[in-house]
Amino acid sequence: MERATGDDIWCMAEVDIFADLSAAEMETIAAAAPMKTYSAGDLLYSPHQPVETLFILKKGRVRIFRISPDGRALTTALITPGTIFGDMLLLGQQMHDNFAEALDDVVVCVMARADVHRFLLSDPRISIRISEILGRRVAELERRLSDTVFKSVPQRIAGTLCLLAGEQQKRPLGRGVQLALTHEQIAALTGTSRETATKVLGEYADRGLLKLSRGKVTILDPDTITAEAGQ
Amino acid sequence: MERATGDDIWCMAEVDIFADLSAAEMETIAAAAPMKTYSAGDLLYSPHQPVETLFILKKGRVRIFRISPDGRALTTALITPGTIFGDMLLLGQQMHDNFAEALDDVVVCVMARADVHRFLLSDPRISIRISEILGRRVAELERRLSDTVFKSVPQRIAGTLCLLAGEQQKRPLGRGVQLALTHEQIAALTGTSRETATKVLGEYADRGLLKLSRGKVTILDPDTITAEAGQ
DNA sequence: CGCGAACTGTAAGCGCGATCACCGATCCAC
DNA sequence: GTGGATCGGTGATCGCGCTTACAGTTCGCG
Repeated sequence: MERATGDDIWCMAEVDIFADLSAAEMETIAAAAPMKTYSAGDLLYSPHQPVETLFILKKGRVRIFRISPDGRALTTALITPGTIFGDMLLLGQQMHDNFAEALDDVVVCVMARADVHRFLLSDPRISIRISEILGRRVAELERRLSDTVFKSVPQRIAGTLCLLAGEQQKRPLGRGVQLALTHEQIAALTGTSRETATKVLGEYADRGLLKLSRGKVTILDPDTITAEAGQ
Repeated sequence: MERATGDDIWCMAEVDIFADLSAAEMETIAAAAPMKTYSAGDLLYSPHQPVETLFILKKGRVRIFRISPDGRALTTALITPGTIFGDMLLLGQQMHDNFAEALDDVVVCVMARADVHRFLLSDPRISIRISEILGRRVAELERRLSDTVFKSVPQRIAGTLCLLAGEQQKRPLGRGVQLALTHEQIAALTGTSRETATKVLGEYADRGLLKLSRGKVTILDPDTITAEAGQ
């Protein structure tokens, strides 16, 4: 029992939106958010199976993506542990065009819509942090939108690699950061085709900026890659 | 004095984020948000002159946009009366890459950062609505991002015209809606060049879907235009 | 260990839309 | 009403990146 409670609080304490809460408060919320696991490749939700719940990612990675009429995919977000996500119809709108897929084996906490309102939105300390998260997401999407309009594919790929590397291992961005992504996933993140992604990555690798291996990209020369992204 | 107070409340009552408040509460907030006017073409803020304030648009239109290194512009949002906007560093992040420009002569209420925290973020009734607004903005940006990746320029232009027409005159979307936009502004909204925007609009006009005149686009056949947008 | 699936690499072709270079039309200010 | 500025229209050129079509490679799994 105490083990279980401890685990739940571990779940909560890692999540920055609960940073202002006391241990007792976290326990109350944790009790309303049971854990659930998914295997790599599983869909957590889709336009056809929408969910009325909020997820808190504990372990693994999740990607949020959309599908074009002709079947191409665009990844709009990569969720990392400690982050909340969900269909967001809890925030008033239905963004049912989104799929959520587990990239790795994944552990999440699940909170029902009613509890989201009771525990999260009614508490100013938490709702202000939700606003912060949404604000960050707005800023990121604005950047990606202008990048897709303004920049070339090589620039976008370089920029995306820098961004992901930077948030993977906080701070300066050293050499040798490994990103566990296939060319296909990079293509879906940058809004290009798998073939061009392969070509561009190959050119960067030839120049010694990257090392490529199956399903992994290692950044060898962060500075040049950053410069390559253009601003 | 009473006139002035009445005007201020008029300002507030039109804004949906204050819908839950009493008249007295609105007055308190209104007192902290003096009015300010700008002429068409004026910049309300820019990356070089950032502001630490929140704007509430009372009258006119404002566009939020970004500039590419080589001078092209991309409009990321068109603000209409009753909507809040701002540099959003009040929400924890700096999205200083944005310009805000008055499209028409504009009247806004301006609220300082400290008052934003005191009056808005600390009140659950308001902060939940701010979350809603940000959530809607996230959904809109996700749609625009996937549209730029998936759709052709003609489809994006058709979609943008439908969207703007729909939110201009709420509900069904009748025929004969007029949009006060130049080809250049439409190009900046859809992430294309002015020349191609002109060509595409001309083709739609030839087919009898639109009527064009200087600085205005009139939608003649909403159904076909909507279909043209693809989904 | 051998098969199939997923991932990676390569190359030719071509179409969309950016870019460049204009000119006419409309509007506004003086 | 005249000059300047903004807006609208049009064509030629050209290159990026999508598409199509394979072939080789690494991995997981039975």
